[in-house]
Amino acid sequence: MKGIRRLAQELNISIGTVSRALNGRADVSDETRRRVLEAAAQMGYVPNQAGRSLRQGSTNAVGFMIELGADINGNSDTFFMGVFDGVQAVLARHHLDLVALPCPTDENPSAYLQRMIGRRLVDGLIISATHRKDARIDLLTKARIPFVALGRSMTPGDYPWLDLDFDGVARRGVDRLVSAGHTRIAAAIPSNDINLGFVFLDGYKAALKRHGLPFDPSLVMRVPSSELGGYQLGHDILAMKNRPTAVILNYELLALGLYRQLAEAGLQAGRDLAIIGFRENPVSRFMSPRLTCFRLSLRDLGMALAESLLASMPAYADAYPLGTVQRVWPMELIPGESDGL
Amino acid sequence: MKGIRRLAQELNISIGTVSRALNGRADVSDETRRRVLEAAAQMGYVPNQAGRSLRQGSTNAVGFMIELGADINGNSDTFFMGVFDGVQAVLARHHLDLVALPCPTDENPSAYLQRMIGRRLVDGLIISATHRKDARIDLLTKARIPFVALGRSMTPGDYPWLDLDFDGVARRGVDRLVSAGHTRIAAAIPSNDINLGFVFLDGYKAALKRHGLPFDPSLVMRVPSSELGGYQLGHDILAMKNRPTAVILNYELLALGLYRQLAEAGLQAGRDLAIIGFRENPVSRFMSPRLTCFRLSLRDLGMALAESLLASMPAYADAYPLGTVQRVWPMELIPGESDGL
DNA sequence: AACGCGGTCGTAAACGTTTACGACGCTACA
DNA sequence: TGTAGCGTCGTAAACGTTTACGACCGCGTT
Repeated sequence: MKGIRRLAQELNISIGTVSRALNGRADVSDETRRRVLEAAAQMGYVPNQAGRSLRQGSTNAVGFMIELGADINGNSDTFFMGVFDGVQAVLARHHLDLVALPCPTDENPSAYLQRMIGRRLVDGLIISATHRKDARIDLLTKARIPFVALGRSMTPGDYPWLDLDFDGVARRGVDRLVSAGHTRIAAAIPSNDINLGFVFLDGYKAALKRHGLPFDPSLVMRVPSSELGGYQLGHDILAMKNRPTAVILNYELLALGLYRQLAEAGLQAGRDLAIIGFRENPVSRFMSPRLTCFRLSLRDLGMALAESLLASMPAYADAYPLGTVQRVWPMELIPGESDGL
Repeated sequence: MKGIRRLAQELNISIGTVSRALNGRADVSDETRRRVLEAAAQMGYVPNQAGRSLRQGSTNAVGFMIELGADINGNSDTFFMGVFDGVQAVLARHHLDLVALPCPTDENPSAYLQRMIGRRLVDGLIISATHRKDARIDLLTKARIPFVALGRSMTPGDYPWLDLDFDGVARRGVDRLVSAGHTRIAAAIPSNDINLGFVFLDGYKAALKRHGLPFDPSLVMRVPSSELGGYQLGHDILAMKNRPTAVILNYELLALGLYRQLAEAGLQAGRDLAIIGFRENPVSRFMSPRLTCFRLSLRDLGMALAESLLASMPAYADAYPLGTVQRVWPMELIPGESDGL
């Protein structure tokens, strides 16, 4: 005898009553519920997830799909650890668990997602690293799986998303540099079709226009989102005949490679090239000179993601009357020395 | 009509035959199998995981438990992304999926693990950040869940584990520094009870003894495993009246904070303090001066982890006749400039 | 002709839950 | 006293698979 049956036998009551007691239903006496909970704790009973999933068609878990391979991410990985923590803080309120689903580098993200959907491993999904056109969004809407995207996209439809304020970051970066007298400001853009690059570029262009500065395509530097990409960025900048005097970045670890490239050339951030980095992180905090960059609370972002997801899950939506959230997440500028201000 | 039943109805055969055809059993004609597979692909049929789990008591998935909170990890997070990729490469051979299980910072790891075990979400587990005495090991052995630990531990029993060569890293670090004439060599040790610290310390002590150098407890610096810990380490070293001339690290991001502390004091790694870092990673590769540290292939490590796990899972053990693996993973020294050699 | 056997397939039970439904006892009220 | 209503509980079906078991057919052998 196993599972709930054993528990019921031990207490001399029916399995139905045990189940109701455990699930907090009303039609069970306080005394019985007390006995059941006590016995369950004492015997270390945990409901078999396969059984409940099969019966009620839900898994009590949500997934967070991440893509392996840093140059695809657009985010370093300390990033996800922080976000996970926030997501779980919200999920815990509903006894939901979080499973991270790492898509292998050699597998197509859509195919991977489809497999996971088929497995019915989770009731809802958070997807990240949204591409300009992202087939996963169509997949999820078609399969009617609740989801929220971390990163907006050009794929049409009114699905929920949260995105970092790439537009605002570019705008404020340009503002700050222009106010310091810079007129030739370069922008680093990811070399793949991740959507954030387009948003960032648009913000950059708009800011230039507002300041009456010309847009020079040669100042848009396409590099992979990685430390190596930053190194390459430095190389490219130094090789230009008409060098920019400043650069704004859109991936948090670019600054690291850029710093090294400058160091090898005997140059220094802030003095020889003004740099405005992207996200403040443990690494950036210990770079020298200190990087000017933008701060956000990963935990809060994670919580917001979870809340948006729950808002689109029928079983939890009433607790989160948010509608389908489409929100730009603000970031706070943290002045450093790398921009020479 | 849903699932396998719909498929069976469509083909005018019984659900039993459909199941057997899909699972590659022998007692089904080639013709029937062809028709089933074709129809399944055409109708986009994917078996319901809850159903199979319930029936056959297994989930066709393995878990990788990670702990959020960088100062607990003992590993930065680029670390796990790389390892995941290797793990999945092996798992894919058996149609097994990998789910990452992030333990929230505010939850006890053992309690979290117990919940996950109870959920029967996975058939096997990889646990990381093994502590000196790790209750999870007892939990898993008692529950008879196949697992492998990334990191050895002092918990008795002959469970499988893989561990980085902290002993060898300490030993070779000391060797190298002694050969350069250093006699006062400090060692950074994590401030929590993660087991790798003890292994590292033992290797450090043994190496000193072999070189006839005295062991000075004041040279054992306890700092959190984080960039900030490295910063604090630098502070502590600079504040000593009888400073060490060299230091060996045991966490990959310590060097970053240490570099910054030195820079603020107008000092430089390699010239004013010899530093031997731990794991080569994208960040270390772009530090200046270049960090002397140790290289390992995360992918290979992940593959070895997966193979050890499969070797301890009855259903797959015959394909991996390894016994219970207990293995130290070698690391290759990559010379840089930070040790002044 | 009787029999055995291998190949192929259908039947039905089982996995561990949840939950609709009905039964039962009790109180309160007409 | 009859009955309505409520609180509590047991019964059994259902979720979608897998698989043991047996049935059936066709063939070859004795």
